[in-house]
Amino acid sequence: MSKFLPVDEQMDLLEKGAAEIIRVSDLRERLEESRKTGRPLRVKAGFDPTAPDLHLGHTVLMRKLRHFQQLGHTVIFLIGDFTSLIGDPTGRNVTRKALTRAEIDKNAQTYKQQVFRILDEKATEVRYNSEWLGKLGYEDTVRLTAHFTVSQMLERDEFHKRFQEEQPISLHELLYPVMQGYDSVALQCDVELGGTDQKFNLLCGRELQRHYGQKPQIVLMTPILEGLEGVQKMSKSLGNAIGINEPASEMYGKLMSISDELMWKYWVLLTDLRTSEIEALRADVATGRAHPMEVKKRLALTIVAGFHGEAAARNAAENWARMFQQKRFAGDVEEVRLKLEDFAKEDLREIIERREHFQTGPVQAGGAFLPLKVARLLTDSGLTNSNAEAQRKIKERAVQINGQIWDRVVWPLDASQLVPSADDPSRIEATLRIRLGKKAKIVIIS
RNA sequence: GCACAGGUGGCCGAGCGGUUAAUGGCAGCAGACUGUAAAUCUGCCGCUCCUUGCGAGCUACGGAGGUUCGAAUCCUCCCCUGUGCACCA
Repeated sequence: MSKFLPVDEQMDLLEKGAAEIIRVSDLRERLEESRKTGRPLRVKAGFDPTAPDLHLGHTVLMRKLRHFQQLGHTVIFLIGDFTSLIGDPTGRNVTRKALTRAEIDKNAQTYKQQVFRILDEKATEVRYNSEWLGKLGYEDTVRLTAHFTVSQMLERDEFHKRFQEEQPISLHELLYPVMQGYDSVALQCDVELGGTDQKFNLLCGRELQRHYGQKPQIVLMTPILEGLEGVQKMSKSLGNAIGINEPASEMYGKLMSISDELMWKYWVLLTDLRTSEIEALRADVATGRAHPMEVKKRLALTIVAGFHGEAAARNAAENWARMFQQKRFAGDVEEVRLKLEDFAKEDLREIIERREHFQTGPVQAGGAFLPLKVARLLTDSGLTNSNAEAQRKIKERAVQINGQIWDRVVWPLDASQLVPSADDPSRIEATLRIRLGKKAKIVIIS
């Protein structure tokens, strides 16, 4: 009895959400072989330690790695510390600037921390490609590069385009695919994973392995995940990303904001639901038996739970429903503490000193309001970036204080709301719920 | 090194001596609409201040000077980017 699952079952999981596999038949074959011999496949994916902030787009690949891991194969998490001295030309129309050693180390560290939220750390082999690439001398490098021709390299889209457009291509950039390919040789990989944009690099591995008398690795490419707006690829710099370190409610809200159509791709690439189950859901929505929003809520819940746990995800879901569906305040809106004198309209020292006055008896109309500058309130609490912006929003009637639209410059704080602080009774404080559009804060002023 | 092109608000990109924080597009923010979103429509979209007014002031078109009543726009120098050339050219 093999320790591995039947090949059909393995394939079912591995093929889910894969954009392209070169080749499917080879993969089957090699899975058969591993099942017979009991030798797990060596599965590699390389990462440039350049982007320490991982988002869901990155996790597509990680999740696929985990699938291999779950099936009992060996996953090699390769940190391209050496290759990042060059910078991957993929998806770039300009030469990437090289990183310093210190930056690389720091990034690699952050990378690992985040990656092991998805991968099983104990079952992962972490390697650095400086281990072997750093040892290659000039002679080795020459021999290595001799396996490729210039026109092969220029076939590659990015290079081809840059060549056509008379954009510069640095010589060392041509080495990138070669080095990545050599990684596969050094690690004797059975499978390499990468995004579809990595196709060229991945295929170089096959080429080189042949030259070194190894069986060419199987290449499995994962699709590029579109970001929140559903058009461009998810990327932090485009501002359409969901970071894996984001708070639960943030994640949930962002997921709910994707289009109904994009939702299906997220289901496939970011959850463990079986393909058949996803198809069933899709059919239900198409026939009107399920509401797309409900299905999307389930998606958001599933994904958020994967990162923050079931309880936090449910909590985020409830808050989201309160906030957007009932247009009310969420339960755990961020609290901000501000100092009264920073934004009150006049010097309040004296008024504060007379606070006994406020605490006793009914407040007289007229004399018992503290005029607070609303614009400062918004900016200091972080709802707006500048007072000028805050003033505009006030005029646009976009600001709500304690649930009521407030379009005036000053908010009169009823002195009766200034009460002794719970933590420190010698201080007095007042609590305001301020809202600007989708964002809200609880502001405690004291 | 030489030649050419160019550096404008988050990005792209007009303007090329004079109503003006600077056309337009994208992004962003807010409002309406909706199951959230998208789409659409509307408004906003440098900063500060107040007596919140079609208010006042300040800062902006690579940098520094200069010419002018007045410059993003003209001149000088400098810095930066890109391409080409670098035997014949």
